Amino acid sequence: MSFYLTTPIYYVNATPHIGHAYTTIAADVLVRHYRQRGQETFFLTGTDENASKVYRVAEEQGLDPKTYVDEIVEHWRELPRKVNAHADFFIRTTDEGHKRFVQEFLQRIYDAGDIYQDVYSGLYCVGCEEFKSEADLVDGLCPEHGIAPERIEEKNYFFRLSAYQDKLLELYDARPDFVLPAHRYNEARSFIEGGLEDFSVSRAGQPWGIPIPWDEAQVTYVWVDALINYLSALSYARDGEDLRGRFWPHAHHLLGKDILRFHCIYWPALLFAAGYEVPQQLFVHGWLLLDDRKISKSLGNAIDPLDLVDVYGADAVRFWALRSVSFGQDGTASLDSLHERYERELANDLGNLVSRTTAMISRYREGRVEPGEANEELAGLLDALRVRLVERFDAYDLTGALEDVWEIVRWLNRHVEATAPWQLAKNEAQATELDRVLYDLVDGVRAVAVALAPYLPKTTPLILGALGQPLELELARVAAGVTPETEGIAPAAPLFPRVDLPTAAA
RNA sequence: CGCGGGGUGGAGCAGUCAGGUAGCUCGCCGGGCUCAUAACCCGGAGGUCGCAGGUUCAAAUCCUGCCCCCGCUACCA
Repeated sequence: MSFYLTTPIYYVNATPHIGHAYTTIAADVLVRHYRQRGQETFFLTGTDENASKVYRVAEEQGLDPKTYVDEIVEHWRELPRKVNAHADFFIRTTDEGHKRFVQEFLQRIYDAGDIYQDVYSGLYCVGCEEFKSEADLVDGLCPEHGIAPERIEEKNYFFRLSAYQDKLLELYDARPDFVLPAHRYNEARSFIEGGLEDFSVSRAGQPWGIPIPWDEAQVTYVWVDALINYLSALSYARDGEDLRGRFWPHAHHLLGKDILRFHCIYWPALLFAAGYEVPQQLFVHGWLLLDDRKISKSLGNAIDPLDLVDVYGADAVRFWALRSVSFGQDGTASLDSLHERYERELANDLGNLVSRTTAMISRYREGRVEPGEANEELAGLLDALRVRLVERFDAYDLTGALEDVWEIVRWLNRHVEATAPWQLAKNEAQATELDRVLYDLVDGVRAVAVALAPYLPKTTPLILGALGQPLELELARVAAGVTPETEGIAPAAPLFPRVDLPTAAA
């Protein structure tokens, strides 16, 4: 079984912010988890570069559009790096491979008879890159961008979306988990039930974009071009290899709620028309909102949590983003909450657990532990955790999975108190008992480190290293009794050192 | 009839799909421990789960109606 995960491709002309990072982080965590399960994974992200606005801005700056996007795409390549996300391929819709594929894709739909020519007259907002109905406007202006849409009348090619209404409903009925969470499924389904209208897949008179193969005077509507990236990337990401056989249709698309309609309705319909299978699943997540965004705005020099990667590290930002707000729902978090999570949970709960564990082993046993009689309770907890993690990730419950792991972290801290190794160490008659407790701690912390590997890719190796354990991250190692006899465990350096609270005005 | 999200102890949330002792983190009060990054552990106070009906042996959870808050207005996942 293979697992292919995508983020939306980011609109290259925007500025990367915490929202983009949120999606990228979640995607990376998911992919790392499935890799732990031994599945073959492919993780795609990239940029959407064919919007007409790109051409305009480039022109304003006196640049050739390609030169312009080549320059700004670097900000976007930086985003995954910054949060330590490792995509297998970074697609740009200006890639030759993508262009070629889009043209083939459209030709297939055209040949199948689902694209026809018509004259379109409508109000087009260049900001949104889409036509607006009168009802969408507020005082004649685009509510999104506050600008007057332009009346455009042009010869366009239309996709027969209306012809796919029944087929889409069949799809939704047959696969109730096609779109998650359930309320998003309902939203998409009711939109389909409400009736679908054909939409234009081309734009006339624009020099920037992917030419319509049978009419080079027009370019592909940027949203259509963008959606196809999920499939096109597989065709050319690896030289001389077509990955479609391995990864399509095992695709899972991660997306924000604002682009639900394109992904949940247009995209499967386009795939039907072109003769492809539809993706396996779409997960629509909510917004990670900052409750101090107004303050930041008034200061004019907002600290973006992305900048805090430099202060707290990528792991802490990843942890905070997924722990603070239930993944799938909207929620607010603040910069203070990042500091709080870092200090309370990462430093105090986890970091300190590693410190006390290694310190005691070093002090009482010269850094040596070995397996003894099994701790049934710990074994039971870890077995349950391993099963639970699979359930949680299958349901995209990245927040719940983290809570499950944290229960073990807290259990281990309680275990230290309950067994009081410092007392056992005073009495030679309790040497065996002390050995068992110290082994359980190493074993438990090791298992926790493996379980946290998707979230804390930098910290996990540090923990395993401090415990003298190999960097083996298979999910099966979230289990008790796996740790072999180990020597040379020394007191670990703090994993999450204290950080001065940064100020928003800094 | 605009769309969507939400109202659970002081704060932030989970639990609602598959009804059955109201849970977590923080804060507050008190206690314990001393291995550890002044970290850790235990106990306590504090909630009629927005309101009103209904279904049920049983409702935060299902049904009906109502009230209130938030986003849709800079960027956008």
